[in-house]
Order: sequence, then structure tokens, then C-alpha cells
Amino acid sequence: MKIYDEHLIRNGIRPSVQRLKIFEFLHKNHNHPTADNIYEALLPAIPTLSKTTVYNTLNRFVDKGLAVVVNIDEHEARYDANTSAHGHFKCISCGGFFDIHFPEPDIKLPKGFQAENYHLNIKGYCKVCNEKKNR
Amino acid sequence: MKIYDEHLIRNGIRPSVQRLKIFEFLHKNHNHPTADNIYEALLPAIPTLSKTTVYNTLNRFVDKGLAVVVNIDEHEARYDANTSAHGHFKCISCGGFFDIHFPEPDIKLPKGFQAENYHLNIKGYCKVCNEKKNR
DNA sequence: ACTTAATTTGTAATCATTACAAAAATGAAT
DNA sequence: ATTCATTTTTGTAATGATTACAAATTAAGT
Repeated sequence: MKIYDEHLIRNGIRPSVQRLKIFEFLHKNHNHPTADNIYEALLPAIPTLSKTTVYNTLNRFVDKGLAVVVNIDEHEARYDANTSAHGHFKCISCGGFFDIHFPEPDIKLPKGFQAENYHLNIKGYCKVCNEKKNR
Repeated sequence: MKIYDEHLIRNGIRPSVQRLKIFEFLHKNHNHPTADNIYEALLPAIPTLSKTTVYNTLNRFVDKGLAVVVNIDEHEARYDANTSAHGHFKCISCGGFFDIHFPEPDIKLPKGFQAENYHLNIKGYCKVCNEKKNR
């Protein structure tokens, strides 16, 4: 996967096997996996993988702006390789995650404040669960 | 504090001393305290207070819609008695918290989705830290 | 007062995340 | 290639917020 390779190098991250696989996984799985999800998924491919490496790597990605932490779940951090401005929806009923695209962050900050990043998290019922509920 | 008393009763929560004090504290301190903040603050007034009670009570408040969890911090939940739609700003530099009032949740959800609550968290630099930074 | 239900408390468990140090891998330079 | 320094990975132990649970206390209703 030369693409991911170069993407990492361009951002000052040496592309080790572990980092590449984690980066690739994040880019191919848009369901906002947890560190543990990633660990379990990659263990067959990298049997020596350590959970610490997953955490270290994810933290590095976030530091370098290659990934974003999604704090929609109370008890665990989730990760998203899509760093463009978008929100997240979690279904209270089935637990599914959905990306929410909002047109413009139409939010006025107080004078002098400077935003570095926005996190919009919405909880509710997805289409399927909502229909199930209203029946 | 008869006001808080009735507020709790109206929402089906029996107003014990502990619950009253925690509710009162949440309403008087708008700085989004953690469970531990509340515990430490009330310990002088209620020397027998247990941290479990603080957690139980806060969870009950949230269940009944009397408070809201603010997940802007990675590692600890914060609580807010202001349940009306508003966002939160955390200063990366000084760690201060600020409420953000946005006019309308101008977010289009996918068809069929139903939102129960919105959480808008913004991180950046507050006025003071921003000026300090640009000097 | 008595009985039952609700609440509070303390301790121990859970679980995600991090600290830390040793082991392994990589890179550069001779 | 061999050595040396640096980076990365790994495993284990620690941390810290939150919850489970059962005993103790308090309140409510009769």
C-alpha cells in the first residue's frame, strides 16, 4: 500500500508495519473503531502486536493531525481517519455510528476566542430503530 | 432551598440531603464540575458523603433529564445542570471551560433519524490565552 | 413502634489508558 | 558487515474514573 506509506512519511511518521496496518485499517473501516477493535482486528495479521503499540500509534496519528478522537461514547475513545469537519451520530438503540455532515460551523465564538477543532456528537434513534419504535 | 426541593420532587426524585446539596451545587457552579469536584466540595458540609452516592445521584439526574454529561474532557465526565441546547468550549492552554450558545441546531440529519440530544464541543484558545499566544 | 422499601456507604472489582523499562528493529557511519 | 545510536515495539504493572455489590442507615407507611 504505497499510498498510505507516503501519506505517513509526508507527515513525519516512519511507516513501520504496525503503523501502516493501523493507518490502513482506519482508512478502510469508517465505523469509528476503538483501540481495542483495531487491536483485535489486526492481531491475526500481526501476531506480536501489542495493545500499547495501538495506543501509541493512534496518539501519534492524532498529534500529527492524521486522525481524530471521537468522544461520543462515555467510556471509550473512538478513532476516525476522516479529519474534515463532520459530526457523529450514535443510535441509542442499536449502538450504530453514522457520520453527520453539516454545511457550515455556523457557531459564533465569543470575541477573541480561537477554535482549533469542533466536535459535534448527536445521540438518538437511527432510521431503522426509529421505525421499529414507532410501530 | 425550597426551590431545588420542589424541582427534585417534580421530577420524581426524593430530595435527600445528599441529593439536594449535589443538585444545588450543580446549579450554583456552572463550571462543569466532575464527580470528584463535587465530592470534594461537599465533603465539609456532608462528612459522611460517599463518592458512590455522588455517582449514583448524578446518574439519576441525567436519567431524569435534570443534568447533562459533558464529554469534552477525554478522561472524566463533567456535569451541567443547564440542559438547554448549548455547546462547550475548552481552552487547550489554561483548561478553562466556557459555554457556547449557538442560535439554532442547523443540522440536517439523514431521513428517518431522530435526535435526542446534541453535544457540541469545541477546543481552542480562550481570549486571554489567545492574546498571550499572539504576542 | 414495626415492617418494608429506599438510600447511603465502603470496599472491591472493572476496564480503558498510560508509564516504564527491556527487547527488538532500524539507520547511519565507519 | 560490524558497531553504535536511535527509534519502535512489546509486556507488565500502575493509574484513575466508574461501577457492582452487599451491609448499614434512613425514611415511609401502617
